[in-house]
Amino acid sequence: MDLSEPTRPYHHGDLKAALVAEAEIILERDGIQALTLRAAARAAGVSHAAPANHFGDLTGLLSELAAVGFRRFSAMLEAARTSGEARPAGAKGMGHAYVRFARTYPNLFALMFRGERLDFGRPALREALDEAAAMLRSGTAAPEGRPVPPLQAAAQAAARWSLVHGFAMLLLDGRLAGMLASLPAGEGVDDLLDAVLAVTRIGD
Amino acid sequence: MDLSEPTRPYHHGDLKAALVAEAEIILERDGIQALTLRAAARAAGVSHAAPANHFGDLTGLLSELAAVGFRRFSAMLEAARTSGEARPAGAKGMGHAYVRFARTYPNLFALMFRGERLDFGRPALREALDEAAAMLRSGTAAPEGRPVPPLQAAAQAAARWSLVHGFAMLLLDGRLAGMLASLPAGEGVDDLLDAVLAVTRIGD
DNA sequence: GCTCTATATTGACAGTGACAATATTGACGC
DNA sequence: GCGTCAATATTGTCACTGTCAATATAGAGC
Repeated sequence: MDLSEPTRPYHHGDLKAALVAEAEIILERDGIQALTLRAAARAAGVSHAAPANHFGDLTGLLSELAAVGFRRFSAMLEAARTSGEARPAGAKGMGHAYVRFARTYPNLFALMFRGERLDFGRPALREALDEAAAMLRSGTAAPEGRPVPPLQAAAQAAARWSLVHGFAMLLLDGRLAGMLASLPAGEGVDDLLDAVLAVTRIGD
Repeated sequence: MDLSEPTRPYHHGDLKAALVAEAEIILERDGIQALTLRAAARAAGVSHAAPANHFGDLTGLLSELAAVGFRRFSAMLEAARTSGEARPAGAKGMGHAYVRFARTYPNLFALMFRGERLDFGRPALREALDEAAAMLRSGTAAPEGRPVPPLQAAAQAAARWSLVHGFAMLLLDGRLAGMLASLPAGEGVDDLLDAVLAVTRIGD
């Protein structure tokens, strides 16, 4: 009789996807410093060197994970842009979606915008990034009819992106905690963001 | 005769400052991942465990280095706020100083705003941070006379900080490269930032 | 069924943070 | 001058990591 564990097959079957999935769990639960090739391998139940076959090195794994993040990011922005039911549509709705993504997946968001650990040469990441960039552009498109000088158009787009991105980054890093505490009772992050978008005329 | 190197004293004398100085060199030259306790010790010519006496762990060293960064940051912002010679003073000048600091010390700036690696319980870091926060507040103070609702005041401050911080972050990560390339010949980062501050009425 | 190749394992190596044990030195009281 | 103590630095060690080489296994196509 065989008392040993039911032997898992030598080949996993879909190890790449499994590793990326485990990597995201580790990332959000334990932080970026705990996301190692060996930790992902352990979580997936394979040997420590198995991930190298699919990602090469740690940068490869992080890049694939970032690609997953950018695809999800695009989907959330797209949903915000088209359906303006609960939230206002357009640039304002996308701003809220941007910050909501960052708050929902804080560590993933940080990884996505930490270029030093990513390899943009990877096709999966490049494609996901291009898709997200197109999505962002669609939210900052210049209104038709009136031609706008290139500098003004670029400034409008850069301002919207910078404002929302900076808000998300400062919020995640706890830098806005004091400001939020000084708000009237009942007012929270969403209200502050609303007001921020209003004073900078981002919704126009 | 003694052919050996002139023996360095057993005690360094000012190892803490030397380690922080070497750490900054390593950080800006080789990146954050190359900044290790042992690398700093090697650069300072001491044993691998010597830094522990002054910083405890790696987080301690990074926090002290971040504190140095915040003090320098405050000084640059202060200079921009008071002397509006080459650059406009006030919020607009401070915005430019903010981005200039980030471009001058990109890796240090990234470290300063990566809270996960820092220990804000360290007095040096906390004090430097408080000083920088006060400096930033001075640039976003509400105009006197007319009382402003708390949400609007907070939004004004958060908007200015978010805008400039996001611009710096996206710029350092190369995310604005495409936008900058699309600018008319002769226009650069400073011009784009000027236009960004203008369209959001930050200079008001 | 045979071969080729993708996939996974084992084993090794250098580098790292952290800790314990030890050595050296300077400060301070006498 | 001298003795004691605390601060500072060294050596040695451990577990963990990324990466590589060598090897084992199994699936795909013929």
